[in-house]
Amino acid sequence: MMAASLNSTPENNMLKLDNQLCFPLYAVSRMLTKAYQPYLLALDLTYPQYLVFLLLWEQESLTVKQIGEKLLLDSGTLTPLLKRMEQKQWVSRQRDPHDERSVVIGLLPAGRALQAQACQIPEQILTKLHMSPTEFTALRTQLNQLLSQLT
Amino acid sequence: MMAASLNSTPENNMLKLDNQLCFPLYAVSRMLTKAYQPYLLALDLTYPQYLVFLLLWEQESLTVKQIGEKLLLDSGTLTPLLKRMEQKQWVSRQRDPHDERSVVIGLLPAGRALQAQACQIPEQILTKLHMSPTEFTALRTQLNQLLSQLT
DNA sequence: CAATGTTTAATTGCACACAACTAAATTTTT
DNA sequence: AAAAATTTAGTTGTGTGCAATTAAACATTG
Repeated sequence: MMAASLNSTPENNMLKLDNQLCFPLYAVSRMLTKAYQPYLLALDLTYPQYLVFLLLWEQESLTVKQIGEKLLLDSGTLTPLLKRMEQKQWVSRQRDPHDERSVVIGLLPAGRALQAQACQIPEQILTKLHMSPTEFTALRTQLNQLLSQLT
Repeated sequence: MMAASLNSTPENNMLKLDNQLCFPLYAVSRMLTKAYQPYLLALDLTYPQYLVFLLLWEQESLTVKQIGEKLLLDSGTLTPLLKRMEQKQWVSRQRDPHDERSVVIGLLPAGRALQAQACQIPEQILTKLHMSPTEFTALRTQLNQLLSQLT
């Protein structure tokens, strides 16, 4: 009886903002990006550019395609973003001689130098979140599971 | 000894993409928006426009400021978005006679009619997530807590 | 090896996000 | 009430995101 009434009216609870999962995800994502802002601004970085650096600091050289696969971004987003990073002399962009279709993004000295300044950012963000390491890991795990469902 | 070494090297684990909370949040948020895409496209809606409707379907009339407070968006985002929704005859935009600074957004019949078509979207998304109601609620609660920390 | 199909970036166009600024209306203070 | 401060949208400019298209390079197939 009650189960049937869950969707019996157009104005059912499912459409209330407070009952959505999508909204807090959307909002937390943007607010967390904003929390990074002051630290990234000091390095003249945007948030997606910071994510590209997280990859390049682990592996100095990646193709646009590899970056796109890891960050789930396509060339329409990455090409202009990487061109801006190239203008700032942070990365190099050159065709792979073995496969001219690919563009290899390489970390330049100025880009490598940013790592030393960025390495304290995660801890400072973590402080803002007021989360225990347990909560942090649990939430990350849940989100990663959800991510694998959605990709 | 070990504790000190956690940050002793620039190439520490904190800067690895896999250890970040920010990336899965950012990625899940975008992928979830993409999951809504086919349903929203059928209604000629974008995702943020859908969020505005979630509010207006609960309360037929809201000022730009009230919408901004609930969705955590400013007028730079909302003004053009709401103008597009006005062009489609979904909402009205008019100055509040009692306070000419405010612009009241009102739900028009065409906008109200969309609710009937949208009311099945949440369930269909929920199916895609493969989450139990318990997991769903727990994640939503955690995200809402995080959101309150970040605002 | 020529034709076809696939892969990879780049380009184009649209819609957010958001910082910074402007301008009008309202409120508060003097 | 006049001046100053605040509130509220709108505007401008930059940087994503992403769908759709294009073009070049490579791979596959007959």
